[in-house]
Amino acid sequence: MSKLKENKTKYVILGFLNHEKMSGYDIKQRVDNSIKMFWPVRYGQIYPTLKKLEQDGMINHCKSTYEFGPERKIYEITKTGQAELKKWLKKPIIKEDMRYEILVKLFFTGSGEKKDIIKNILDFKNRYQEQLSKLQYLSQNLESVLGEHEDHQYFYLTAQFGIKTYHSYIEWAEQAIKFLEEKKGDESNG
Amino acid sequence: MSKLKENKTKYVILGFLNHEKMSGYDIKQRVDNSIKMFWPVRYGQIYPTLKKLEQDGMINHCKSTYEFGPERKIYEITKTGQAELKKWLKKPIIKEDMRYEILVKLFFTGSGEKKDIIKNILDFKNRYQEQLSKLQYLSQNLESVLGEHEDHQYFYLTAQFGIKTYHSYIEWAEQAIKFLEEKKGDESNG
DNA sequence: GAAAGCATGTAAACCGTTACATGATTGG
DNA sequence: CCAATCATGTAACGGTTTACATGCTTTC
Repeated sequence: MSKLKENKTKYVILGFLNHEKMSGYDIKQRVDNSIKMFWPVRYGQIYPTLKKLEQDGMINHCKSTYEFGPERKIYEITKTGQAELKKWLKKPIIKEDMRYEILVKLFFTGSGEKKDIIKNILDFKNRYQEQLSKLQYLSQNLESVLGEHEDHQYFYLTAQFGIKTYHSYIEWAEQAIKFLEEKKGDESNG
Repeated sequence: MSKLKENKTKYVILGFLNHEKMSGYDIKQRVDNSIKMFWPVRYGQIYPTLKKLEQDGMINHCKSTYEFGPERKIYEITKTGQAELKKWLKKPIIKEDMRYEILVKLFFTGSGEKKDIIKNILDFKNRYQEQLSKLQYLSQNLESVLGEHEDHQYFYLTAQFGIKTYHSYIEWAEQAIKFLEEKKGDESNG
């Protein structure tokens, strides 16, 4: 009778609200400035989840007291919500589910054309080179404030994860392209 | 008016059927022995997708002619299906969507306990060390048959991707644990 | 003859995306 | 005043997972 699929995005919301109360719009901004790369969240998910979290007594809301700007609902985490967040943080992760479309295409390239996968791998490499630059910049900034707050350590480590894996993506892409181009003449249909 | 979400698993099915005709059960076995790590597929997805692909004229089926064993439906790809597969292989990939639950937990560990995330990172590392061994074994086998068939090159490159990224996962995990344990005494609540 | 596995499939639930919709506010 | 942005939300859809269901076959 366990849940069919666990909503993990709700913990993202609880996580941000545990730091300070804010609106759904604010949460979206925070996500985009931090965990977006490994956990994107959209409005279409945030607002319904906020609604459900409130029904479940995890959060409460009140009207914004700001004089200016459109009205906002400011959400606040409850004791129940905090307990739920902490319970989740304690729980072991069974498995990550990763899906790499590029690898599926590569796997089936025998049914297609070599030049197309080379192009796709090149795009892949460029995409992650861009992401890597951003992460390296972020990482440097975090490094200089590491001692200021415990949280910075955790943010820093997530950035390190990205840097390391993106490096290996790029390295793989370069080697794969080289490998494919070397072998290009080997087939009759080259 | 474009599709809300593209079904990519159908290309997995078309991809396998383009090599040879087989049953839904066979496809599941193939997936588990090859692309499972970067594109898992379950029966609950295979059978309905086969049904839909047949309705769309991408594949046909006939009864198995084997004398023994339960009856099977043997599916065969059509010209339309082949064209569809090739069209997809030509198409550029816009973005991968990756979700790392472990990074979300790490990011919010300030609301939890350091020992819990360390445990989770350790599990993460062990998981990928196991996967890495399997991949290295597979990679060696593929290396020895690289010249035999063009396809082996592509399978080989997908394995290389796994080896590289899993290596970086493991390296990151080790460094992260070390980093967290070094800083353990820094906080008052250590 | 019972248990394990082969082989097929359906139904329900849920997550997440996309598109759509609204209205207020700020800046030019 | 018009456009952009702030801020909130809903509806529809589709992908995927899980659980359930069936019946046959092989093995012990």
